Amino acid sequence: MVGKRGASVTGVTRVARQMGSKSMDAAASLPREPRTERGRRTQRAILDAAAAEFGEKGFHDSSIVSITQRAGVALGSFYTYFESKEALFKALVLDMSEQVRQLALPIVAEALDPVETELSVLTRFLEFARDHSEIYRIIDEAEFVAPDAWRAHYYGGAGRIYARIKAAKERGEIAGEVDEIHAWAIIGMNVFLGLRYGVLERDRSPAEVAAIANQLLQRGLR
Amino acid sequence: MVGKRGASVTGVTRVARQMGSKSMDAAASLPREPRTERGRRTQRAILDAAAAEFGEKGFHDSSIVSITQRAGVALGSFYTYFESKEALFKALVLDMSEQVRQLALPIVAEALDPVETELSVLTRFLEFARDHSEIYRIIDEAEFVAPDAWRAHYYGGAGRIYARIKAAKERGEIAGEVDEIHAWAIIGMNVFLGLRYGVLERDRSPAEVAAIANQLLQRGLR
Amino acid sequence: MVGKRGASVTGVTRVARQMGSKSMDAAASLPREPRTERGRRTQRAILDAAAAEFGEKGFHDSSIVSITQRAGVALGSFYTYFESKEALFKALVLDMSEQVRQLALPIVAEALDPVETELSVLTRFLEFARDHSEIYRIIDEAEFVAPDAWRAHYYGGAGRIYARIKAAKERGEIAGEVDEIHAWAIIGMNVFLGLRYGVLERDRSPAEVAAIANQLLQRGLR
Amino acid sequence: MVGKRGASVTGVTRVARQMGSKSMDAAASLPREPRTERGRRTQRAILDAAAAEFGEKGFHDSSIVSITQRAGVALGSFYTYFESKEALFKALVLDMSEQVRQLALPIVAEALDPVETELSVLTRFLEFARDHSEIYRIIDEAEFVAPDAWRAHYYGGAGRIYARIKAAKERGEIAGEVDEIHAWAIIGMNVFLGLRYGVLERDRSPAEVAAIANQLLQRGLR
DNA sequence: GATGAATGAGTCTTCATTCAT
DNA sequence: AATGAATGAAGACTCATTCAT
Repeated sequence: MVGKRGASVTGVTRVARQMGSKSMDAAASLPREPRTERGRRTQRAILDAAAAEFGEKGFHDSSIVSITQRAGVALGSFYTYFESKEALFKALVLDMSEQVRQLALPIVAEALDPVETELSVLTRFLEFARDHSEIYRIIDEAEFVAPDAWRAHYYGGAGRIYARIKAAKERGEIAGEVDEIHAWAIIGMNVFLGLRYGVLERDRSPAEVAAIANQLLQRGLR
Repeated sequence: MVGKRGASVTGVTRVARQMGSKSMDAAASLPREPRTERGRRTQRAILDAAAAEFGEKGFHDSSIVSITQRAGVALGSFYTYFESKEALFKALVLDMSEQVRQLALPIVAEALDPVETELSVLTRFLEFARDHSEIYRIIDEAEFVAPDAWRAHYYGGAGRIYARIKAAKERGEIAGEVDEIHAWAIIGMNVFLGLRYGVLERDRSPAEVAAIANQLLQRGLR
Repeated sequence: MVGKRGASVTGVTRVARQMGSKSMDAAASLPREPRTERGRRTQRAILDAAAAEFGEKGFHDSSIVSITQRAGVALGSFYTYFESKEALFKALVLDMSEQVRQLALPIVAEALDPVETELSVLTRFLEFARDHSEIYRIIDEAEFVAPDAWRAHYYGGAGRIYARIKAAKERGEIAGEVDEIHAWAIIGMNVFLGLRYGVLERDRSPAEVAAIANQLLQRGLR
Repeated sequence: MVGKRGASVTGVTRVARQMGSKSMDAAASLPREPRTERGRRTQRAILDAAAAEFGEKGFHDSSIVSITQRAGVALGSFYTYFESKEALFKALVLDMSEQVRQLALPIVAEALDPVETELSVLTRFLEFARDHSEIYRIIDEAEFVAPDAWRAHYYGGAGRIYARIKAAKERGEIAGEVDEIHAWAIIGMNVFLGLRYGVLERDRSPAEVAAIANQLLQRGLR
């Protein structure tokens, strides 16, 4: 799945390089840009294998040997492209965080009513969670393994939700007040619904889950 | 903080023994009952040290040596009271899960309006999160280290919320439909608010956060 | 040979602790004091095995596994008593440096004529080099592996020689001027003679080598 | 500095090839003769980079990648010109040993009084040590990394000193007996003075150091 | 000749767990 | 019960060397 969007890690690299002056560490932990096509394939294979391995076993029970075996490359090749196990994990989190961010873009572009927008975003997100449960595990575990990347992911997500509802408020589409706190409430809701109905048990469809949960945004419990 | 309620682990032990037949693992991982007063103090010291250590460093970066040093006991004593590092962690999670459960009890007993109830529960929970951030880290990390205990914690929490709102619905205090999905939405909201405003940054008071977030349950975004 | 003077590493430890405030590093790299008799034996066995191993293969070709195997202890035991391979090496150098220092003490105490003194010291030193050639290799390699310890060793040695000849000069036993440079010349002489005639080839007896070399101190080449 | 005498490695190669039958190792470790001008420049760049790297970090902390990066050539190019890391080091030692040997030639040609000769040689050597301290490190470390080359260097050096003083003795310029042991004493003196006053601290001028040290050859301590 | 990706043996180091005292 | 020494499996990481392009 990571492999499907071959350019993404490179993309992340580019983005990170632009903000590279902020911290040596961050810059140092970026994946090393392959210089040949073969190199690109190897790096890709490692990333895909790592996503699967981390998703299944978690960070600490995953091992570099095992990842490289999965990827069908030599152990040493890992270090041609990544500084360390942590750096790989972080690269993966940044990559996945970006994927999650992409989910909402087309929906937001449709410029619906704010409650409708959040409904669609949630639906899309639940589908994604169901199809990419390993991503869940990885981003969640980042809280402990790559706290910076984890914070960036959630602060970013909450920030975007907040921006959306604030804009709606300004357009007069929301009557009550609007606060960052609402955004964190919504992201928490989404994350737990994704976890429960997308990852742990899939006993309800994404559409149904989203519709029922969305009632809270529509009219509260009342 | 664990230490303050000296009986809790023992309590948990008792509870768990009752359901002990379910799994060898569960039974095997229970803390070993101390037989003397001195033993009780040692076990307590280890539990407290472990809560601090796990809270600070996370499961994998915590070590048994370091925990026993913090506790001021010999390394070998650890295995007198716990089967393994995992068993200790699990005992801690069960213990903490129980503490969190206790938070809501007095509030629920007051039998308020359902939205009011959730408001109070959330306020209480945010206060707790602010004062016991290490518990957050431990319960969260349990998703990867002690998945059973983690599931038990959240299924339990969502289940209790669901029970509350279902009862309110039956009492006619809620107009719309009521679903387990709502319960998971609410717990997710609570957890993320606790994390954001209790653990990561404490820039808003528990009461304020709870009040603003509760607007969603009261009337949605509208 | 290290083992013969069972107390020496402990002795070094004690000495180093007294100057311990100078550098965290130095303090951190000290051998960990064993708390039981068994521990003392284990540490001793490791030190002896290490002296042999380093002496034979040099620092980089020696491995911790191999040292612990030689010592008949488990790999992990190494880290109970030493911080790292480097720390072990350094401990050994300090230990040996001390041994070398001890060589001269009884001779100096005899208070002979200065040239006689240096003759005796050299003789004694050559005997020692012949019997402990591994010490040579270790101290010499310290120039690259533990430069601090190495410098301390040679500055100390040269300093003591200088002190001896200066005192002799003050007693009127030396006519010409006396300089630190003379001390470094003498120590260099001794070291190379030890290496050539004690370690590399033993085709001349210590007494003979010392006697002939000492002619230089007695009357120069003339 | 190595680069300044571009022909030297090639020169060494020639010399070594003549005695090549002695050992497969020696023959095998010779630098591979470049066939084009471009190749010559590449080999030169590697040698210069290696001298700097080995001088700074020592043999084991130097790496081929790093050396080739310094040299501005590709990693693979290294193996076009050298058999192995050890072979490169050895080539360097032979090269430097030859440089050191060259130092004395013009002085010896002047045919002075023997003590005068050694004074001049030492002065020249101290100047050289001060200006080429990395050479010191490399030759010294050869004791452990390329023992053959190291022995050749010092046996050669001692042999030449011995030849000089023996000849002087035969010319009647030295009264006392003359022995190989004297030669080793002198070379040890020189080496340690070079290390102390040329490499470690440069607090005395080469001329002063040589003059004071030379008193020993002139009249001993007396 | 030059390049740099790929390889994998080799090492240090950590740490949960056991057990003799 | 308490102690802490001993154990060794496991895993991250390095780097000299090879080889296809």
